[in-house]
Amino acid sequence: MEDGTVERVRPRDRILETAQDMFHKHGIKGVGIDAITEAAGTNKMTLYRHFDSKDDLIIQCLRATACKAGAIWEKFEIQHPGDKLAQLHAWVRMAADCLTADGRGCDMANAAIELTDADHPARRVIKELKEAQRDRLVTLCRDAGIGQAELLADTLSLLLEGARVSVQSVGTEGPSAQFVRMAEGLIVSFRGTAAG
Amino acid sequence: MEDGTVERVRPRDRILETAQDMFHKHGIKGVGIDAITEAAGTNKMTLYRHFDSKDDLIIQCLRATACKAGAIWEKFEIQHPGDKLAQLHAWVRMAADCLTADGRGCDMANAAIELTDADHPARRVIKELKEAQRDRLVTLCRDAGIGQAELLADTLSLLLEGARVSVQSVGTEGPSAQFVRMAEGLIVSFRGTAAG
DNA sequence: TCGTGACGTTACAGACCGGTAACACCCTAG
DNA sequence: CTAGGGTGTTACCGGTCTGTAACGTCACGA
Repeated sequence: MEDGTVERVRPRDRILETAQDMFHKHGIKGVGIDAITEAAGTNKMTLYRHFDSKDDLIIQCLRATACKAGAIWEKFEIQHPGDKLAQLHAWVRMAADCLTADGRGCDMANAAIELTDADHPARRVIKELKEAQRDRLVTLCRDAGIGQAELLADTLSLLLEGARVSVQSVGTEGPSAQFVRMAEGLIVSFRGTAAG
Repeated sequence: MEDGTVERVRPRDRILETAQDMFHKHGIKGVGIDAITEAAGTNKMTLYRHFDSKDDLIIQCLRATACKAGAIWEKFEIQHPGDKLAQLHAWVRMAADCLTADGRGCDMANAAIELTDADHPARRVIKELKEAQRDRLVTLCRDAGIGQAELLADTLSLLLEGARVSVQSVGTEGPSAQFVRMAEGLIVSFRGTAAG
């Protein structure tokens, strides 16, 4: 009877989940520790027993969010096993869904903009996670038989990044509305010049 | 003798200039009124005699920055009078210079990310100014004889927007390093399908 | 039963924030 | 000379922020 019982979610996990959500919605500097603990149904002391500081909490949130995003890639492989080109198109569809789902962009990009101090500890993590994302997209493009895989991956990355920012400036009816057409057009264009 | 004399820069203009610079460098929420007034060589009371609130100051800063950016377009027309295609390439070069110049992106996009409240008065202004920028680029593309002018303009917009964000996440050596190649390739590609 | 560790509560420190009141100053126009 | 507007100075208000101290409480395991 040790497992399968109630086993409520531990305060640390509730804090992490709540903080991710609130940082995402209201920005890092727009959310205070008190608001997070209250929304998580706990208190400030418990938070500071699990996280060294707000900066530490920010970093753990970014890592957790990136981990969730990483799970999506496994879903692509499951949905289209072996078919890398189909996975690339699935990536485009997923990206488009992200654009219309909520008006807030990428947590890491948003954090990079908010945390202007070049020495902020979260900046290392942001760069590291963003580079990992880029590597994954480059690998997918290469495995899909794209000739200039790096260039296509970088172009798609910038398009998505820009679209997620554009949504926050002018809404979903702005330039980002054409994201799928742009991305699909690029893939077609790059496949035309593919070597394999 | 009423003009041509010394006529020091008025406090209001010094505040506006200083606030633009500090908001750009440290973000809106990262700069307080006291810091601005001190850097501008004045004081808080004078600031509040010229601006209703910090939000008002933010809006005036965004308008002033957009006004400066608008002056660049006139420079394009002067440098390449009548040659719209050359002006479009000049736009690409200008954009690339912005990327490498300073690691902080577009003030309006950054503000949109920082000011998460949907009702914030600055959001109206951001949207309005961003749409004006878009219209100008669309017009330039159309006048340059591009067939799908809107699509090219939107694609270039998203690419630049994304590049300016990417610089803040992973630096100038990341995906944004390929911006010029992407943009030029797109222009060539769209000219291939042009009607005129 | 006892003790240990995780968690909750209250209070507080120290700093910063946006914004205002009251008053002194100085330049200039009339 | 004088009046007035723009400016500077000081002090202050109420609120919020991160982070800490001290103390209770409760469950669980030996």
